Amino acid sequence: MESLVEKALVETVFGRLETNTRIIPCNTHKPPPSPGLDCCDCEIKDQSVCCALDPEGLEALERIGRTQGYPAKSTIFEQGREAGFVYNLTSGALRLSKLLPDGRRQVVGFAMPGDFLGLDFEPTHGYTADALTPAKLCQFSRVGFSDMIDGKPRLLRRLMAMASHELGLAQEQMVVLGRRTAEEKIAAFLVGMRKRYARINGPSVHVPLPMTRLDIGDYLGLTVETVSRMMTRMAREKTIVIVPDGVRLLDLPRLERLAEV
Amino acid sequence: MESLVEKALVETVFGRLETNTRIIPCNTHKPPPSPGLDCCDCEIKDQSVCCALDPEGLEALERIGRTQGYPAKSTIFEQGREAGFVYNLTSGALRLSKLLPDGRRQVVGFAMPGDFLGLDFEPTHGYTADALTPAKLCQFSRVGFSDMIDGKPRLLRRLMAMASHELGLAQEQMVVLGRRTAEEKIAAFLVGMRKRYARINGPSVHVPLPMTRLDIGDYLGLTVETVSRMMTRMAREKTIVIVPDGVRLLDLPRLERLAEV
DNA sequence: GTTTGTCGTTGACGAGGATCAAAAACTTGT
DNA sequence: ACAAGTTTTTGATCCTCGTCAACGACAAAC
Repeated sequence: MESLVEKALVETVFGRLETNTRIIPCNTHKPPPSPGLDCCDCEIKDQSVCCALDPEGLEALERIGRTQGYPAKSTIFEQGREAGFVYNLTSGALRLSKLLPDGRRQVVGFAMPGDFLGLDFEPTHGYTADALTPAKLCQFSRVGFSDMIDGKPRLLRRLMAMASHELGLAQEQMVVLGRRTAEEKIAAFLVGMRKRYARINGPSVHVPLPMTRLDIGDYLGLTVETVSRMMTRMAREKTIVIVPDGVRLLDLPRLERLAEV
Repeated sequence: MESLVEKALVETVFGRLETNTRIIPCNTHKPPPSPGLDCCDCEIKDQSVCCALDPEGLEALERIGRTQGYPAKSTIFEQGREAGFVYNLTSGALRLSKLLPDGRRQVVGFAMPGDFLGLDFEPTHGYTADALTPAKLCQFSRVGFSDMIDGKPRLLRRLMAMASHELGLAQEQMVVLGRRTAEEKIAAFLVGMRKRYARINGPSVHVPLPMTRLDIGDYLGLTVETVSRMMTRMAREKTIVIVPDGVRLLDLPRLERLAEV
């Protein structure tokens, strides 16, 4: 019954979309920590690393990994701590952030179902990962996963492609952080989030925002107040509508013009 | 004799360091385009992708690549154009930048000897690469290189490690762009440049800056004027000394405190 | 030498976003 | 339903950094 609560919460965050019921974690009914995996039934196996594997590969993966559920606001791992595992997010949303000694924070990204954590094969984590919603992750020991890579060149190429893609996104974000106004930053963020949900749920003007205004500010190099003001202004100008769990993009062309490459 | 001129310019940029003569391109005396490579003689073979290859691998690499010289201010490739090649920088320095439609620019990085360009295996280039100094690059056709990767898993792992490293740096830069003051940005930049030169020439308080103030501003999300003012102020406060081709870091501890993670 | 162009520096001024403060709206637990 | 905590919004004020303008230093071209 705990899983029912979680499912409800997940639906609150991702829900009200065309096909929200698609977002269902792998082993819904097993209590965490649930041993082993069931990759074949995984909802997002076609979108994540796993799609680079043949059936035997999937079996091998199942053997070295396990599914783990995390409640909202819990921490999956912390910046600076030893990185013993790599993860594959199957449901929910995460905040990835770096903290400065004086408390300033930079959110370096938000993870969505299908995203892989730990592409940086460094001994310690470069950022902290927190669950914004109840989340499910497939967890693999770093060494086991590393060994497996050696026997599966396709998997490595897939990881390489994902890392390259991430790098490209990071460079895009540099442009946003370095050379865009507050209004453009918000526009770029909303358009970007829409695009990410489109990959999972199909395109929609309804964009759920599981993170707080503070998180958005820390992602865009702005304060909460500026984020709030800009979004209120956009709502006043009928560019967006603010709804309980996110926004609806009314004037998408205008937003895309603002966010333009 | 053209190569002598180039060597002189290279020395101006990297020079006056402990062991500047180490920075000598592969095929110094052959006029560009020089056919083939001479990887075994390459100055930076231990720092770049190539170090993942055995002697036969190096030979294979030599066959599919060629060295190419570029004068200062020339463009190696342009954002948006088809990416037919990948490159390995063997000498000189490059500016990697993204241009917005309205002329605003974000420099996403500076390439130094040993750096690999084209880790993003996308069909078009995500940024423009310009030579800040006369530069030499090993150039490989994308398809040839891709084919070669399939036979050399160690090479792929090496590339993966480099991509991961780049991703980490990009995330660091996000913190700098999003959450740091002008003064801290300059400090982080100078300390970072020093660190990169240290890998090539060994540690030194003398940090050559082959890029203009405008380039630095576009890298840090600042204007030329702010960069100039901050550097002048740091010089007035005896934190740095501005020299013709760069800076000397007088109060490194102070700079590192400002740039602190 | 003069010219021309690029680059760096400096000053005056203004605007965009940060900061401070407080209220309103929403959650969560009891 | 009520209380406590969190998140969002709004207003007033401040300040860092961007903008505009001008000048000096330097290098290359003639």
